[in-house]
Amino acid sequence: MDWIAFICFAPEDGAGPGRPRGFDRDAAVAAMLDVFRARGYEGASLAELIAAAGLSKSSFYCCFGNKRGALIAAVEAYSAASLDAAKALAAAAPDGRAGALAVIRRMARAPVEKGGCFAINAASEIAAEDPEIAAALKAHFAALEQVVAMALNPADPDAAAERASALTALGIGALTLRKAGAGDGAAEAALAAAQTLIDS
Amino acid sequence: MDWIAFICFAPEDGAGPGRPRGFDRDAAVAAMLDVFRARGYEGASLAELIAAAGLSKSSFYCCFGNKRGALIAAVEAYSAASLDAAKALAAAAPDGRAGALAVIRRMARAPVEKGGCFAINAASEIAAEDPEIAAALKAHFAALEQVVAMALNPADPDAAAERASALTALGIGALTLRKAGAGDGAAEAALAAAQTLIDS
DNA sequence: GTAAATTCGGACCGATCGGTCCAAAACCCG
DNA sequence: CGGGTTTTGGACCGATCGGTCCGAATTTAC
Repeated sequence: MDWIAFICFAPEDGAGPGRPRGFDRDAAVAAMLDVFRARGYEGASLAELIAAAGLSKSSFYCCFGNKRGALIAAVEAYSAASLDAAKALAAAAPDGRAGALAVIRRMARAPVEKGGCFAINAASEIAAEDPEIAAALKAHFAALEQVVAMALNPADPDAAAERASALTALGIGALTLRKAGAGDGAAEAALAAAQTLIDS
Repeated sequence: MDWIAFICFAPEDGAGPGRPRGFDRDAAVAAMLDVFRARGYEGASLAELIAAAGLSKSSFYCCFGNKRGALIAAVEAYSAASLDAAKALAAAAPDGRAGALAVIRRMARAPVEKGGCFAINAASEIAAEDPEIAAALKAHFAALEQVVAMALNPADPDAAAERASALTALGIGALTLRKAGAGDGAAEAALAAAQTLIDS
């Protein structure tokens, strides 16, 4: 099957002959990300995805190859946006400890009705069955821990790596408890514990 | 549709007229639980479920009504078994603090290749969209926190409720990080933090 | 204007989805 | 044995699944 090559073109966003695409790829990814986040990978149907993104089936397959391709694009977009937000949050805090707590708090308080944290959902649903997704998620959480560690100890972030891992785990757990329907008390208790760990 | 009532009978496991069922309901639920845990709710197909449970389609629908009914049975079975195991673990520990840590450690070290913790997976995938499942999971995690709190402070478990919530969140987060492919270091760091919180 | 290049809309595909239904099988009781 | 009662196997169902394909539309280059 070598003479049947890829037909669709998309890489260069600049000019060239041919009809220009009628949608913004980033916006489409963002819309599909919302669907994946709220309904899960298996739970999100092609029909939902392309309806939310506002593109036709042809454009979808031309741009992402298949459903999994769209998921990978969504994971990458989410990871980048989420890390940027975390860095901004840490930078805006009065000091490093407050910054670390703010990052964890934001994670723990992610809106449940929108699906919570997409990275957590993806890890829970598909990381065990898809090495490529798992690799992206592993990198995401490692980078997130790095942001926290850098906030805790800018001079020597490695020294704060363990605390950063624990804080990340606390944030993940707090959000999951909220998704499970536990009252906000459990999540707040986790955040209080995070403060304790930060001060230790 | 009132004259079309439920046809199948199943409640009484004792005797009575009619052909006896050729399978053990608890074993079937356990088998389907493994499928749900490893593949998720949407990802598990009827064919997989009944193949794993070794029952026919008729028996499945007779016994559980529909796919969601099987999921609910699986959640209940998992919750009961998991809580029993946690209580046994806490009781077998030399002291309460060690017992609490053992419970959290067991959660954090759940086998990823088998799907990790089914309660976490279910919370992540469907709790937000299914109030009945959410209620069961809420009760499950509340009971789990209760076990931990009781281990930490048998005389006044309510006084340890916040620490118990935080420890539970730590265990959930540690397992999720493992599912995301993070090295065991992150999970172990979370467990070390759990020890810190227990001693605080 | 025309040819080449690319995207878009939507019909179409086989497979699989969860679910229904019924006749045969297997049991209990008399 | 025979009538009543239940379960079981499997054929069958419409809907939906993810995915393919092609002609029309829209653009650039000449």
